[in-house]
Amino acid sequence: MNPSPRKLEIISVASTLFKEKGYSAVTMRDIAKVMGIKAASLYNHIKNKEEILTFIIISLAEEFIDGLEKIKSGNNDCIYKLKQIIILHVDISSRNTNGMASLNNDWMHLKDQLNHYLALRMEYENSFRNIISEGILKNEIKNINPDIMVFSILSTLRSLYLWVPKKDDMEPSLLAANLSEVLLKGINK
Amino acid sequence: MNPSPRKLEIISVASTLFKEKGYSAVTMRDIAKVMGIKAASLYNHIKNKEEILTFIIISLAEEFIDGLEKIKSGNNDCIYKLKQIIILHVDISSRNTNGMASLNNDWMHLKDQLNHYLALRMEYENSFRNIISEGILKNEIKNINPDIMVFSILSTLRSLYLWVPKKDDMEPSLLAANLSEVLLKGINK
DNA sequence: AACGCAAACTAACGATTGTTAGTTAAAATT
DNA sequence: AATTTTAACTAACAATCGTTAGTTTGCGTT
Repeated sequence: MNPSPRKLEIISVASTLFKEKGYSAVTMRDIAKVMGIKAASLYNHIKNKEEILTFIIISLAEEFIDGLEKIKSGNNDCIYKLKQIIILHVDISSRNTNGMASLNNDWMHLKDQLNHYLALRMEYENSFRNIISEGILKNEIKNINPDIMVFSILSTLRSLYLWVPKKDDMEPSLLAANLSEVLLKGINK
Repeated sequence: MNPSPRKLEIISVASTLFKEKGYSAVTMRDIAKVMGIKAASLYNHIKNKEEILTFIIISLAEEFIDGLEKIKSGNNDCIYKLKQIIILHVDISSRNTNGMASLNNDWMHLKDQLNHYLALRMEYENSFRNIISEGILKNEIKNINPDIMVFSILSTLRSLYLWVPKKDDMEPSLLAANLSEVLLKGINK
């Protein structure tokens, strides 16, 4: 039973508002007004407000997990894998600039699925760190604290949703290429 | 007329809660409960909820502006200036991990001071970009789209508040040094 | 001892919140 | 044509929101 088109429409509208003001500051009446209907009518399509947030966050989180799984399974060197991760983030973030705001900022308002989300996030970060650590062992990556490298790269990638809409003239592939250069080789000449 | 100790206490408690759940999800009763008093009593010390948020955000924003101003005025090369900016962020973020959450995520809930905040942010980002652009001209920095470099570095620095508390065993100066290495010269060996 | 004040309190306000119940009108299915 | 389903509606609910008014308490100063 996948979501009806109307339900997806509500989720899309909600995502936009959640990005603007955050989940807690957006009311069901706000969402309804943009949809052109009354707040009570939303409940013909969704269970409650929380379900909207859960759908946005969990589906994105799973998309990241699936993408990273494919990258890990490929038999490539670590630098190549990191470039693929960058492409993954640019791709998902470009297609979901609104939803990414909730994933980054509103996950703590999950209830039923909070632990599931936290588990997925930990799994993702661990896999990321493993790729870095393997790169250090194989002498592809500098021998610096891997946590700092994970944090640094991931912080940039997680902020893409804020930045992509301001540069919508830029090809995702070009953005990913430039980001790879900056993140992997630095800016110093 | 600077804030009384009790007022600063309220602001500190509020910052902690704002980081956990975001400004909109925190009620005056939440703040009061942690303070061990009733919500109405808060109003002996503060004008309203908005004033708390405004204080947190504007004082931090001005601290960044002041810090950057000093860095700009120094007669140093661009790479050195960037290293100083990294130190500035590590320093402020380490001393204000809670407040930085509001600065990053709750600025849109400002009212009176929203335009002031936006002006400060634009000023900061422009100065940052100018340093990068000057570095490109002087051949100290690679000739890549400066916006991408600003975005990449600033995203990492803006996320420090999330990461510093998890690594409170690490000296700020060591963290800044490692970050400089990663952000300026990359991770690729 | 009397006073002034800071900082807490109780009680309540109007507004807004997410949500439910019951109804209606149109569209889809039989 | 009759019936079921979908998706909107109005009305209202209990709960909670930020905030105000008026009161009480205890401490420092006169």
